[in-house]
Amino acid sequence: MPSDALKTAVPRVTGRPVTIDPDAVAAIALRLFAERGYEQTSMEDIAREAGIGRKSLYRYFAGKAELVWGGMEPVIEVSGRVLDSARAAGGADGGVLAGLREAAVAGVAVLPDLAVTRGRLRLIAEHPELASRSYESLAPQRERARAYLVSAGVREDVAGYLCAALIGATFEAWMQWAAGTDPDPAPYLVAAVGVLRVPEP
Amino acid sequence: MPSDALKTAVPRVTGRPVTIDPDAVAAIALRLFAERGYEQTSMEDIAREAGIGRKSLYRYFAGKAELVWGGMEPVIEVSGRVLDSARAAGGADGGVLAGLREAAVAGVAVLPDLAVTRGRLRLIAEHPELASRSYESLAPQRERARAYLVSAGVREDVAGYLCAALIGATFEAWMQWAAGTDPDPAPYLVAAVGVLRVPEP
DNA sequence: CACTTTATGACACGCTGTGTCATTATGTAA
DNA sequence: TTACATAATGACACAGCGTGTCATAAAGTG
Repeated sequence: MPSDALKTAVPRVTGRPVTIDPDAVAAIALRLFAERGYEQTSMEDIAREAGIGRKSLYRYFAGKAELVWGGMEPVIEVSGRVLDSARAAGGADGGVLAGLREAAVAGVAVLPDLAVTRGRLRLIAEHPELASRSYESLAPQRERARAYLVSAGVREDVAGYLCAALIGATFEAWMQWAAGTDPDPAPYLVAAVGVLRVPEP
Repeated sequence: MPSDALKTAVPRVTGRPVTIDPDAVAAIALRLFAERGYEQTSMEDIAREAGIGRKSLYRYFAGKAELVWGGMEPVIEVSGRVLDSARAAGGADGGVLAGLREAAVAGVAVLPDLAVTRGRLRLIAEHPELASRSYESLAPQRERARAYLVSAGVREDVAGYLCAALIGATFEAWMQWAAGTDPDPAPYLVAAVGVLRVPEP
């Protein structure tokens, strides 16, 4: 059963209650990654340190990368919801790019601890295997942005290019923020969206 | 020893000559992937079908994904060289975006067989594991584009956003071309670069 | 007390990617 | 012919990932 199904599950009234806290497990994993390195830390190491079984670990995380990328999911989720509501509202003020910019920045607010996020992103930056996963992890955002743009009248192929460029640029923005010490990622994201334009039809 | 070292090696005058043709091996791998599926084809299957040892296979290809992505290397290489020479020439006519556009299109010319490339890209599109690798595989192009932009006077952070967006958009262009039946990828690449802009400083 | 669900533990499996090692094949140059 | 250098094989081993099954225990509900 994927972790999504667990997270979005209706609160049960029957059965043994959940005892494993995925966030706590992920935090332990991040600590081990920082201490011993990502490749040098096996899934069994993490399970042992978290005091759970290896199978239980795979129950909440589809793979090793999920332990790192999972923490970014709220950002992606919120950012996507902003796009959806903007689509429902029938376009944003200041053009479609303003809508994309607003959505990208909106994701920042849901992060409980920016320091942890910075560590997460630095880990991603250091490991090509993790950085590559941005294409998969950000796929939902890409699709929602595409739907938003198409509904706003942007030609379909152009919408595809714009979304791909958007994802690439915003990911780079997060990377640049993580590499430095600035507290607020928002200016980076705004600047990233600034390299986009909607060509004349 | 990485395959790069083998490919760029000076022609030897001594020792046993090379008998394995990497291109032929990759072609066999692509055929097997098409027949049985990517995941369902093991490295041992490929080695057996190619009539070579598994170790020899790893000698020429760092991993399974390399068998698919390897064929795109000439495109990336040529595209990067165009950027380097444009940088040496001190900027291109029509602004930096024209330089990026020209470099992206230049890569198309070196492809010996567009039909094979289309098959390759479709395989990549179907498998997230392969599509994700675009971030790694196109990294050299990203870095060369960054150097080109910075030398052209673009602010460094903006250059980063532009390059990330460029890579994302051009990859999407290749994907869209591969999904259809148009013979020429160039218009797709031109349109992809069209969503970029260099913001005013 | 049933019933439901979580979690464990053990065991097995195929595959990737890495490594070592001895051995054979095939060329060039002295 | 001989010496040398390199390519390639085959065998064997290994850690790790991710998947799967199965029986069992724990901890709550009605």
